[in-house]
Amino acid sequence: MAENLTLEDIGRLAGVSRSTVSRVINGQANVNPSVRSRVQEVIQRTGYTPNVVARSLVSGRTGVIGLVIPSRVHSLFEDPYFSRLIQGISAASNRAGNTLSLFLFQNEEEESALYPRVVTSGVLDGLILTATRMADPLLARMAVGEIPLVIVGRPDVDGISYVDVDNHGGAMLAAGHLVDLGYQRIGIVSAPTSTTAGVDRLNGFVEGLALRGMPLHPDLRADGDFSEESGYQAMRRLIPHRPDAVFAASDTMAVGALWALQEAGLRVPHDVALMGFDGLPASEKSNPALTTVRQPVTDTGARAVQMLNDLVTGAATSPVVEVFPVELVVRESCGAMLASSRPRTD
Amino acid sequence: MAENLTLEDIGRLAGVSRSTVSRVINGQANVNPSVRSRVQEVIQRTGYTPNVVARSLVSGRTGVIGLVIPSRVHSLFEDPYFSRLIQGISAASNRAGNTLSLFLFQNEEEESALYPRVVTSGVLDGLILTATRMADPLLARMAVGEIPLVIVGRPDVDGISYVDVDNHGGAMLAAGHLVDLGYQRIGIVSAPTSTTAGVDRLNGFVEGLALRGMPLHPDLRADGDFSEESGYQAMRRLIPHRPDAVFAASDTMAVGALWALQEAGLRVPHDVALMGFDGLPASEKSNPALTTVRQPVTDTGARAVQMLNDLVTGAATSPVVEVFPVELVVRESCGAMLASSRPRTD
DNA sequence: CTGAAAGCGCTAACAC
DNA sequence: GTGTTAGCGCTTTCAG
Repeated sequence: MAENLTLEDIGRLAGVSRSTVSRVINGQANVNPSVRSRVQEVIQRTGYTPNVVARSLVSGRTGVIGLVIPSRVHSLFEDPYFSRLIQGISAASNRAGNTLSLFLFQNEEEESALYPRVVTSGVLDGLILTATRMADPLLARMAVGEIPLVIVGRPDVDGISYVDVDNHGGAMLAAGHLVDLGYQRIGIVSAPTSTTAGVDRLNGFVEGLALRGMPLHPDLRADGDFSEESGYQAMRRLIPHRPDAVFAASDTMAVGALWALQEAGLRVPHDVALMGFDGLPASEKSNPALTTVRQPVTDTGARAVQMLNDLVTGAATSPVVEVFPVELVVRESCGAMLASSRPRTD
Repeated sequence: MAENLTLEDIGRLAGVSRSTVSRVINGQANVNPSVRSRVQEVIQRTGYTPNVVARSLVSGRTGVIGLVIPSRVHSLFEDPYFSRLIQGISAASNRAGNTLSLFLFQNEEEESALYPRVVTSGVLDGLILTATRMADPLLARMAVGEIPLVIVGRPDVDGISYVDVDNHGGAMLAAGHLVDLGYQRIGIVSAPTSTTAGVDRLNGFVEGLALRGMPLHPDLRADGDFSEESGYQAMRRLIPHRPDAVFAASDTMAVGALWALQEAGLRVPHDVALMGFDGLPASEKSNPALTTVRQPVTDTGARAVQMLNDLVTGAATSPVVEVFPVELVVRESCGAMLASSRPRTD
């Protein structure tokens, strides 16, 4: 189990040169079978593992990809969405043979102090950036760098590779579902318009409503920040305006909104219908179970890793974009399961 | 902003040798001030950053530390506790100039396939392991390796460095609080005894009760697995036995337990008192706000990073241990704020 | 104070 | 098929 063995050591032990050992390790063709197996035996016996650092120095690649989550998103990081995204990215990264480094920047200073070091140090083959803000300063900086970059979530500038889900279409779906169910006073707890996801979900929802001749009344829009607490507060602001259905732009906010409704003695879906977005486990376990729009979080993360590796190897070139479809998940919170009778028309 | 510059390039630009440039970069003494500033100017102007990989090859250190979270803890990962721990470790790691790599193992196969590569590849200076299980196979493997290792949470074997919080003492505090408040039928929603934290909190609680001549009745113990759902289920099992106070071994489980209580029409703290453990934000925002035992999650993570770096540099040697104190946080859920009258004696 | 030279462990021509 | 050689970009003796 001793470490610190080198190619040279293995060579000596197997009676061959270091090049031959290198060849068998890298599975190259031109090696005599008997020599190959002898070398493999020694490697096996000694537990030798190639020194990745030395290998990187010559190959110019490290196999390390960075996941950066910029500052001011700490409430976001507490959103289970992020846990799942990180899990998805981690799993894909493991599968692809990458090592994942995590860069959580707590504030602007840390961001500007650390970022250059991170990107120019040569340790990273590429970067995945998530939770981008509109006009993200980090993104501006990154775009000029020569390190391969993939964004999770649509960035607000062109020419960058990204993977996203169809937020716009999903929100339209939500609007359509609520209108089809006969609701009249439909509101939204929106996500911050400082994020593209927030913008896309809001616009999609408005468009979905408009398509059915039902403009969104300004009183029936309250903005949240993706946190449960903000969903609660936003719903409290909405309640006085007597919505009969509300679309929350994230499941986490929907859960907060549900509290507010319950606190006000309003039953879901009987008095007010409620929808979420994300399809997180929490939406299923809430009471009543939330109707929501499910997005493939894990797939998104996996695709980002794959896309990045393609960029790194040159299998793909600069801006490649993929948008995953989303899916309406009808559960109890909108009354779709109830008889066709509408609970309340106000 | 061009990259790929080498020490040699900078040397040429500044009219000195690469050794001299290396000296100024590493802040060594023997450099003529004028030469030093000339070199610094060139570095500034070109935006040169040393190639970390090359540097690592000679120094034998990479500055990368790994955080490994073993398999079967996915529900755990959804616990906000983990998000906070990761944030704490990340922040400390940034501060210390380390790069943090994340290893989330999804299952045993991934664990055994990836782990050897991770630890012997030479990329990691050291490892932080968290969410260890009793008789953790990963830990057994790690102990034999020569890579510096720090555990977050008490391991069930000796001779390993770790940082923990006083789970035992905290649970005793909880028991004492409940007894002092006059409760008679005190129960526990425990954490899995396959974890040392679960064991320590359970034992501490039992001991705290026993100390006051009040053994824990077997009917009043239900086991959870740290998830909200499990807290809910455990409490449902407890309710028929009519506890008048329940200590949940984590805030997340306490929130689940709260649902079960509410669903059963029991008021907290009027009908049943409820306590948590962790001091997560969720405990404060629940209704009623949870009395809990706060542990310094961020400090724990920071100390783990520092301890690991000490081990790596040799500033400390093998088993160093630190246990942080915890603190009782009295809020509304146990009725401590109410008049001295006891709500119900059954 | 500064430069030349060796070498970290590996890969990749290039010979034989 | 296999060994020899030359680096990858850096740090570090060792001379001067």
